Amino acid sequence: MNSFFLTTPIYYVNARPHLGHAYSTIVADSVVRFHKMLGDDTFFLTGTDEHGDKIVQAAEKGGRSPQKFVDEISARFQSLWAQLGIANDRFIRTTEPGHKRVVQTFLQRVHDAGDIYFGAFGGHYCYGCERFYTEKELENGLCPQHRTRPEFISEKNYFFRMSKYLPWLKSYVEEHEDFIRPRRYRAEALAMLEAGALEDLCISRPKTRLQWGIELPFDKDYVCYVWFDALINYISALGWPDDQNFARYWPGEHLVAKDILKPHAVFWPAMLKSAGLPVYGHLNVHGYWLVREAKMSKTLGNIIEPVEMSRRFGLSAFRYFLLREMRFGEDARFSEEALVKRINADLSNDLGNLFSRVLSMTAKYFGSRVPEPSVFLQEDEAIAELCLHSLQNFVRLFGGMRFDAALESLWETVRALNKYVDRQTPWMLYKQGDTARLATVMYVLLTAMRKTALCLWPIMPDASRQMLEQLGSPAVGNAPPVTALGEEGISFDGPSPGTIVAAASNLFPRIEMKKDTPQKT
RNA sequence: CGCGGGGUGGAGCAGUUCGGUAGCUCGUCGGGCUCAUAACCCGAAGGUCCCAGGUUCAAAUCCUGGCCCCGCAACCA
Repeated sequence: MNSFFLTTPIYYVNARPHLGHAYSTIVADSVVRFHKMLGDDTFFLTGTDEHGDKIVQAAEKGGRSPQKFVDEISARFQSLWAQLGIANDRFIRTTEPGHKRVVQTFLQRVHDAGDIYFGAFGGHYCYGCERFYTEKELENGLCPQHRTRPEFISEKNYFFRMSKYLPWLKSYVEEHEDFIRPRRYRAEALAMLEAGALEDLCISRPKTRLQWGIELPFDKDYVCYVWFDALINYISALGWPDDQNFARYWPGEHLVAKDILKPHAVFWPAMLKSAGLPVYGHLNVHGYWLVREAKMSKTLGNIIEPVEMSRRFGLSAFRYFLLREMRFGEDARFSEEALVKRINADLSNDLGNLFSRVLSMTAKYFGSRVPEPSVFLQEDEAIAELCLHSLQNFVRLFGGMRFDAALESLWETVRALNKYVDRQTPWMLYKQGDTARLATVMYVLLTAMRKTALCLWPIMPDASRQMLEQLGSPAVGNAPPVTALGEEGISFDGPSPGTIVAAASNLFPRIEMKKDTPQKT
């Protein structure tokens, strides 16, 4: 049995969750579910990143203690995932005592390896922003935010000897084609390493400036830099170094958005190497959802609330849209109009209507029992072959993070089934009393529909379960409906004749678009 | 010359690795069917594949130059 460990980023809790967080987590959930259907031993991790300057600031703004503040926001994330059908195995918070201990163990190990040194660091510090700026970032020597002159502060800090591992990392990335994927981000990462301009990483903050962090094990006057702390969650959640889960699931894969490529593609592998641990298997990087041609931002007022979307349009439909519409890795545009279009075209018209028409015919012609098929004609063989072929493609593409193409492949079958119905004209066969032929046609349809419903479970667990139930093979609880999806693409085996199926179906009701206000004449 | 990505019928995209009839979804128009969620099926119109050169029997695809758009630029998750 293969093990499969996947993580989302741990989300920084300085603000409420939005569509971007939802996308990352829904993709991860779907991928893990997919691996469950392949029979893998899976572990799915998500959580929240709760240390650092910004948290303290945000907490103060809300008139709360940092701890109270992070408790609130973290809880908000956890409740969001429950509402979006996310089945994570573990939710980690970087403020957990267990995580803190692991970070300290890790730091000590890197320190013992001689990869941490104490050095001076100077920079332009803006008190308004509470951060350092580099020469380049300043505009005419002024803070770009506050238009004030920053103060040059020099302080002593601890540095991680990251530069030592960069040549190794560069050749590792070069030798492992899909270590970072899709390709464009691999190129981006190589460019970062190419430059040779990456310096050692400052991993400490003096407590005089910041207390909200994990204390360095070798100097209690400093806390750990948030990224160094945060990245370690991926192994602290597995109980490294002692817990058997680490041996069982590491190395795993990470899923992140393109904005945090550098920490994951550069810092983290270097950290792992320094600590003497194997690097992760893959870094999967996705793009942004743009809303009205722009990045989501509070100032633009174009934040999309995932819960509202799933409540209005249905969780399954919402999840389907996110995976189908975005080409993994690229940016995509989000709009309600596009969402409604997808729901109506793909889910209502193609898939939902297929279920509706086939089940109602099965009710009318065979009393809602799966009929015993007769001889397959050439057109039946053709559709069976197409179905198996598209299922195989689905598995291949989905496994390679090509969700849009995987679903498109599946829809080739869905559309072909609608054509098949029109071409075979079951209603004519019924009138002509050709029961044997009619039975075969309906059997072919029900079989192909079941295969399709199975494939959809990772993306739309609820809808998939509903479809399977209507087809007379209800799934048990939250378990995947099959655990050997690959084998489903080998033979065109259907439900046993006699199985009772639903008499009607209305899986995805059409959504009527609001018409523009009609012009009064 | 900081780095990376992109510019394909009205809209959104695939195709570019390894040149060879320009494909898909939506939209529009015409037709068909009646099992179905005003759905489904068939057909049609619509493209200088950013521009200019070059290589080639042949270029959306390779090469050179240019224009435009987007993201990232080093203690910002």
